[in-house]
Amino acid sequence: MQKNNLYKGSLSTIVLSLLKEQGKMYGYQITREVEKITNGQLKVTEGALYPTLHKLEAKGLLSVEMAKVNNRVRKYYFITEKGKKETANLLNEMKSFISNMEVLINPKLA
Amino acid sequence: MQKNNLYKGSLSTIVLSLLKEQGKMYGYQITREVEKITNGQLKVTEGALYPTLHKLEAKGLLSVEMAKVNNRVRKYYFITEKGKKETANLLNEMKSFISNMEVLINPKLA
DNA sequence: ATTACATACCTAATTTGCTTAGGTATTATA
DNA sequence: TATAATACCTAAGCAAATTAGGTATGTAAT
Repeated sequence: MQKNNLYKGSLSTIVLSLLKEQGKMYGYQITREVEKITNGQLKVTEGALYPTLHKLEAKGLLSVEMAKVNNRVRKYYFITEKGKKETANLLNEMKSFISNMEVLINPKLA
Repeated sequence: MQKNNLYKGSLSTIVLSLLKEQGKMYGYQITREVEKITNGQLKVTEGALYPTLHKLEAKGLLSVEMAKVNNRVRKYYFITEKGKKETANLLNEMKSFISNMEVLINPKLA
């Protein structure tokens, strides 16, 4: 996703969070959207993204809908009911991670 | 470090940040301190910590000082000059990661 | 007309950072 | 005298990336 390996472990959370906000998205669109939102700072590589989408689908957290646009296939992903619960859990874990990291790196907050 | 795999990739940053604040620390002390600072939410496992300390030392970012306290050996680690620069870089990357994650998961900030 | 880039999907080998599960040894506590 | 705490360590395995490919269509540039 970057040279920076802090993002390791965060991809599922990013994907589910985006889908929660946007309803449905296809893989390529996710890569563009993340880059846009982070002002080009974070680039989700396809080699990381597609296996993650497949894994989330296999776990029953995402469902797929095929679409043909301009003679090209798109696979739209959206969150299932089961996925909604897991998304909430992952977002809570992310918030907890962020606050823990903030006290760890900022002595004033300790 | 936890069931949560968001922490993957953050251990070097945590260690260097603590050493920057506290001057010198030994491994076991780092595990206690992290647990204390995060109110027991984050437990750094020794299987993760010691190899990381050795790696940071091998990279020249940390130096070691042996001490014998109560007939037990302690290895105090402290940041080298080279390590100070890398610590600053890693802390900047962490801050950037946090702000990127915040806009990604919080639609209001986008 | 052809090259190059953008769109849109994919996989497989390798690397990396951690977990899990051990190990040694001393001191303090129940 | 057994257990927990202190204090160090390693090695096998797992999981999530990276790296480096692949296929195919549409669009813009030379």
